[in-house]
Amino acid sequence: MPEPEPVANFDTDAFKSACSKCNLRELCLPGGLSHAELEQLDTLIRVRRQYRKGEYAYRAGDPFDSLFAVRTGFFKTSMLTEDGRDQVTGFLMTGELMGLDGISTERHPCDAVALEDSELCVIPFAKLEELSREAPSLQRHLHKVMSREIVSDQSVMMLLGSMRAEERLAAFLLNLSQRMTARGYSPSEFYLRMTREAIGSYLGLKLETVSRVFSRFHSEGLVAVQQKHIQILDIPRLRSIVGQQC
Amino acid sequence: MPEPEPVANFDTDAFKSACSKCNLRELCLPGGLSHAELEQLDTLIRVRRQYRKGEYAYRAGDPFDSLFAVRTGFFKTSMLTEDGRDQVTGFLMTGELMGLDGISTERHPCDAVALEDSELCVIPFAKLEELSREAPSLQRHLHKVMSREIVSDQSVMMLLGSMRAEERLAAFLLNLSQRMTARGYSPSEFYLRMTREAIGSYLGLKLETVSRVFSRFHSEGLVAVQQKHIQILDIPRLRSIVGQQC
DNA sequence: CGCGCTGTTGAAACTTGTCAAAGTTTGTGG
DNA sequence: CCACAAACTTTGACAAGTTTCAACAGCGCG
Repeated sequence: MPEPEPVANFDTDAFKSACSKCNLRELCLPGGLSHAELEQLDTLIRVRRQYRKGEYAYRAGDPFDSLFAVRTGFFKTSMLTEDGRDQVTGFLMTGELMGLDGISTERHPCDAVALEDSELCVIPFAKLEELSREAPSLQRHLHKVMSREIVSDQSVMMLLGSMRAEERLAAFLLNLSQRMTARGYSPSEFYLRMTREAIGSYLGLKLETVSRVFSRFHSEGLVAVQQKHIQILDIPRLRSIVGQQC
Repeated sequence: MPEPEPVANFDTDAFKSACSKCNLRELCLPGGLSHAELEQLDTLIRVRRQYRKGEYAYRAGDPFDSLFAVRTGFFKTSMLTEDGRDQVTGFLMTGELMGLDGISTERHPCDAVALEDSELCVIPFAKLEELSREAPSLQRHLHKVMSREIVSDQSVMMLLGSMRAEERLAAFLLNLSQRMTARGYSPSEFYLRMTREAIGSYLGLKLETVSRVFSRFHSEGLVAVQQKHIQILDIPRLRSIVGQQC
C-alpha cells in the first residue's frame, strides 16, 4: 500500500497551541482545571502537528515520549498480534488522548493513523509528570484520564465478550453518536471515517457481517446508510437492541 | 445465594505490612523502587485485610478511595451491564493491583470477590498520589502500572475480537502459566480457582464451550484436566494454537 | 475513463450457543 | 462423619449466528 507523503511538520510558533484558549478544553486534558492550572498547561503543550489522511502519528515499537491530543480530525489505533493479525483498538475524535498505552514499556504498542487530515497536540509526557507533581489537581486529573481509558477498554471487553453482531454495531453507533453530541455535532447524522473492515476489526466481526447488519438496520428503518454517510433514525430502538436481555 | 460471613477485618499492627520486607515486592507496586522509596511506601500501606472465599473487597458503586494489592489468595473482578449481564473482567493473583478503574469516577465500577481465602494490602490512593508528588520514580512507576493495565486490557480485547474458542483458552492457560512462573510456582501444574462459567465469561464463551475445549485439549494430550486441577503437558503446542495464522 | 478499493449480497460451511440430562464435587447440617 | 443438597462439570443433539468464498456493484482517484 503506497503511503501518502508526510506533510511538513510545523513546530513553529504559528502552530503553538494554548489550552487555555482551545475550544476543546472541556473535552480534552484541560477538562476541569482552574484558570491558573490551564496557564501551566500552556507552557507544556507547545507543538501541534498536522497529518494527512493515511499518515501515522506513531507506529508500534516507536519510542514513547509524548501523549497526543486530537485537535482536529480523526485517528485509528491498531495493534498487530505476533501471528500477524491486525486489530483496531480504538477510534479517536477531537479532544481525545492517544498514547497512554506507551507509558509502561516506553514504546508505543500500537500504530496510530489519521483517517482524515488531522492535527495533534503533542504533550511531552516527562513534562506533564513534572507539572503534575506541582499541581495536585492536574495530577488527579491525569490519573482520572488514565483510569477512564481503563474503564472504556473494559466496556469494549464487555461488548466483545457478550454481545451479538447487531448489539455490537448498535452500541458502536450509539457511542459515536454520544461522542458527536459532546462535540456539538448532530447526534444522529455523521460520516464514518473508517471502512467496514476497520469497524469489523474493532467490533470483532468480519466486514461482511458489518455490512449485513447495516443493511438490516437500514431495512428496519433504524438508520439510513449510504456508504459512509449515516443517519440514525431511531435511537430508542437502537438502545433497546443493545440492552437486550439474553 | 447465601453470602459467607465476613471475617473480622483486623486493622491492627499485627497486620501492618511492610513493602520493604514483602517477598512480593518485585511483582507488586514496589517493583523497581529504591530502598529509600520503599521505606516511604511502608509509611503508606498500613493495613492488610483478610477475606474469606466468596467475600467482596468492594462492589460496583462503592466509593473509591484505595487501591488493593493481592498479598495472598486469588480474586475475580466482574462488571454488570445495564441489561443485567455479568462479565468477568479479570483474575488477580498475588502481587497484582485492583481498583485502578475506580479512580475516574471515584466509584468502583466492578465487583471484586475472593475466589479463595485471601489477604489484601490497602493502598490509600490520596496518600499514594501525595507520595508520588514527592518521589518522581514512584510517580513514574504508578503511571507505568496504570499503563500496563491499559495494555493488558487491550490484549484481552484482541483475544476477544480475533480468536476462536481453542485459541482463547490456550492463550488463557499460557497467561496463567506465565504468571505462575513469575511467582515461583510450577509453570505447568496448578489449580484453577475459578469455575468454567467464570473462565467462559472472561473469554467471551459459554461454560459448555470451555468444558468442551478442555476435553478436546485433554484428549489431544495438550493438558491433563481433572476438574480444577490442570497440568499443561505441551506448552509449545499450546503456543502454536494461539499463534495460528488465520 | 478505467482501475482499484470499498461495499453489498448470496449460499454453504463452520463455530458456538442452547437445551437437556446425567455425573461429580463441595459444603452443610444432622 | 455421613448424607443430602446445591453447585459445578461433562456430554450430546440440535439450532442459531457468524464466517468464508464468491460474484458483482459503486465510488473515487489519478
